[in-house]
Formats: sequence, C-alpha cells, structure tokens
Amino acid sequence: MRPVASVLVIDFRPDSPRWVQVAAVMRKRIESGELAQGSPLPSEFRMSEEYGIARTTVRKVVAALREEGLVYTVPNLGTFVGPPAGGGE
Amino acid sequence: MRPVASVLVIDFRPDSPRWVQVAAVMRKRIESGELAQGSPLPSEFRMSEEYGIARTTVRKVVAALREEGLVYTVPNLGTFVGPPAGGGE
DNA sequence: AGATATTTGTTCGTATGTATC
DNA sequence: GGATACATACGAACAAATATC
Repeated sequence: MRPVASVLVIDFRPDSPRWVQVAAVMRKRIESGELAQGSPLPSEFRMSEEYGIARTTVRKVVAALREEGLVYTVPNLGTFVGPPAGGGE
Repeated sequence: MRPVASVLVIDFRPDSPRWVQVAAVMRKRIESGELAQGSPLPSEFRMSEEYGIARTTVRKVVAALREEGLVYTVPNLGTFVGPPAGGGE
C-alpha cells in the first residue's frame, strides 16, 4: 500500500489518480462557494459526464469528500454540501 | 536458523500465498456451517476489508472455491454456498 | 392510487499498470 | 519470466427509496 499522506488536501498533478484530481476540483467548487452550503452536488451520473469518468470513480470522489466532512449523502436522494442535516451535534 | 513455527490460520507471511490462506479460512467457514448452504458469502469488497487484501486477490480466493464446487456465483448479485441453484441435476 | 423518472446502493466482471519475489 | 499482490478505472445489472406527475 502506497502512503497517501497528503492525498486528500489538494492535488492537481496530472499523474495522480483521477479520483484524487476530481476530488480536488469539487473541493474547490465547494470552498469557493460556487456550491453553497446545503445545495446539492450534481448527481453521480451527471458528474461522470461532466468529468468524463465512470460513476464508480465518481463514487470514490464523493466518498472522499464525505470522509472529509465536506458533504453528506442522503440515500436515494443526493449528496449535499455541509454537515448532515440533523447530524453533527 | 530454525524456521518460525506458524500456527495461526491467518498469517500473512508467505509460507503460502495469501489467497491460498484466505481460501482455507473461507473453506473452514463453509464446512463448519458458519456459512450455511444457500447463504451468501460476504461481498468481494467486504472480504477485501475483512482480510486486508485487495479485491483482485479476493477474486482469486472465490475462483478457487468455485472450482472446488463449494460455491457458485451469480453475476451482479453475489456468491453463494452450495451448487448452482438450477445447476446440479 | 399508480406509473414513471431520478438517484444512490450494491454487486460482480473486466482490464491495465505497477511492484515484488 | 511467471506468480503474487495491489491500486486504479471502466462497465453492467439490479435493487430500493424518493420525487413527481
């Protein structure tokens, strides 16, 4: 297993995995405010089209953002910016 | 100088390949009845987590059990203990 | 109530590249 | 060179919950 210490920060290097790169882009879109708190991310299908990657890879991106606490997912509905609605405290 | 005496079932030193060892464990879980006839094995992803091995290696394990006739796999669904549902006779 | 579309969840199948022994 | 092992990436099929009409 290769060490991935700072992989979840920001990584636009073209030699890093696609899911890492796309995650970096999405992170920017969130932190810049383009995707406001509470607003939904594009659907997995949509993102797979936008970024030209497979849905399975998109899911890896979303999983990463979720683990960072940047987004939360409501099953069968979508993924949203911010902490879980009734979640954190 | 003396060879290390290894007794544990799960031992990741390459006395034998990992997939052989994990296959042995799964075989035991089946023959002991812990995994009953007709019941599903953990998913490949799940097993990769449980045993700390790659999914590609898990698939090697399952392939071995399948060749032994211990399990059968339904594509996009899962792998189950026993002979194929409509298969045997 | 019912039908349909959307979206996430889950699973196996396949392929490629890299590294190690 | 072959076997083992891992990470990545795409594809396909189906299920289940949700929203909408």
